Amino acid sequence: MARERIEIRRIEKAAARQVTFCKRRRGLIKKAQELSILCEADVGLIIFSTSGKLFEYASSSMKMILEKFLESDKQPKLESTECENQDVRRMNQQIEDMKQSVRRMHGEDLQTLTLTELKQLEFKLEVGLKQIRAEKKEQLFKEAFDLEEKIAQLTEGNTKLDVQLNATHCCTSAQNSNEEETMFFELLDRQDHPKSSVSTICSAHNSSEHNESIKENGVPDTFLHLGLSTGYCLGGVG
Amino acid sequence: MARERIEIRRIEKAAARQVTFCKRRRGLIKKAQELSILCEADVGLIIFSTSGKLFEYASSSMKMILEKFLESDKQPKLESTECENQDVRRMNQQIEDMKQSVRRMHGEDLQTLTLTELKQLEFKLEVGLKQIRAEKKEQLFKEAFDLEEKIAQLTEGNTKLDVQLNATHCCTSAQNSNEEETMFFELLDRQDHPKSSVSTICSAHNSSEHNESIKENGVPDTFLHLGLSTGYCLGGVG
DNA sequence: ACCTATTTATAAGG
DNA sequence: TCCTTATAAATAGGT
Repeated sequence: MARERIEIRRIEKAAARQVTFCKRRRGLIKKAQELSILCEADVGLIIFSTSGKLFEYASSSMKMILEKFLESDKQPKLESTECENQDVRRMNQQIEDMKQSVRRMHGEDLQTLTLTELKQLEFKLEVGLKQIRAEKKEQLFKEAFDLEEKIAQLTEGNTKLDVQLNATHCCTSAQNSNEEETMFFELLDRQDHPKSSVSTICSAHNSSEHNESIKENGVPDTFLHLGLSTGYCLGGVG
Repeated sequence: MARERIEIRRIEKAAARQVTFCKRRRGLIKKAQELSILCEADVGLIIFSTSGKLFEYASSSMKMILEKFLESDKQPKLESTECENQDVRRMNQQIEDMKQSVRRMHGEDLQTLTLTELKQLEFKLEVGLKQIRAEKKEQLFKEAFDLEEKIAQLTEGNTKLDVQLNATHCCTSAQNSNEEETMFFELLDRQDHPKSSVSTICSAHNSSEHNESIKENGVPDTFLHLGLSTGYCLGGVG
């Protein structure tokens, strides 16, 4: 809803993502509040930013809402023993799942996939590859363009110096002109090291070794169950 | 936002209130989902209508979100051994790194990569793709081979039955041949079922599929345990 | 449920 | 984060 339509997919630029998060979070909370007032609904909203920061809205009290929510869940559940370890277990599971995904993208561990799954995987990789090649091409063009620009610049400078030289020393000796040439080539030479100039544009953010196996966020359904069979006592009973 | 501006206060007419509830509830859930996707936030939304009907949305799983919520509510429980916290931090970092790797393999988030890194990534994907295609081909061949075998088997059986039929009843009825066909298709059918195993490669925002993962009261497959030291004590008082 | 005139939300850019 | 502004979206009232 703004200057430009955007696709609903992860915003890649961190700064823009943060700005949007802030704006939309407020919008969402406002709308949650309006809904609760207009329609007498009881609304609870919990938002965690990527960094883990919590934002919440509750039309009544979060405690009450969660109680109601949990009550509406009558499933008898086993008592959870170590809830903290469960966190760790869940994360480990997530990591293992991600590793498998990455292994598969690297062509390993494929035997257990069905044909359909293989096709999906193939398609995904094709899409990814296409994107990567496009980005590569773009970067190459950019680099070439920058280099050409710099050469043009240097050539122009050289010409100017030539003119100056000719004007002032007018055929004094041949040595100067040699020096000029040397300077020129030195400059060109320096240009040839892309790392020092052009690529500084690419931030140093790339450190992580995507070398390793990895897997995508799979949201395994495996974790904790936390259940409560009998009653829940939320807060303040005592 | 419409034909007429309205004040944000309880809508008196029950019918109108219900209609608005329905519309705005959907809008709210949609926006919650957009926020979670655009900004990688984890969002949980619980809505109770006046009549007590439950609607919910969760970008990951309500269970996970409520757990996190209750955790963060817990008092500074830091002394839970620095080691453990470091473990968790390290695991979280690992998970984030892996997510980025996977995103890149899917062609996103490429701007920060250097040309060299892009090339490496491209090569990796090419290798993976080659493996995947080989596996696909193998499976196809295997499947085709199995099918041919089964067809041969059935044909043979059919022939035998034909002979028997001709020998015993000599032109009595055609029913048997129909049964044969049925058998044949059943076998083919069975071939079509995928293995039901893993994949998970692309399931990050799975909930987006069912746009509204709403639960009609009383059947959440959730569970929660929420055990809590301070504020909330879940679990039977009695 | 659909329509559409209006009001809101918000993307982009300081 | 806040402000502005052009535009995309949501939606109130009606059908």
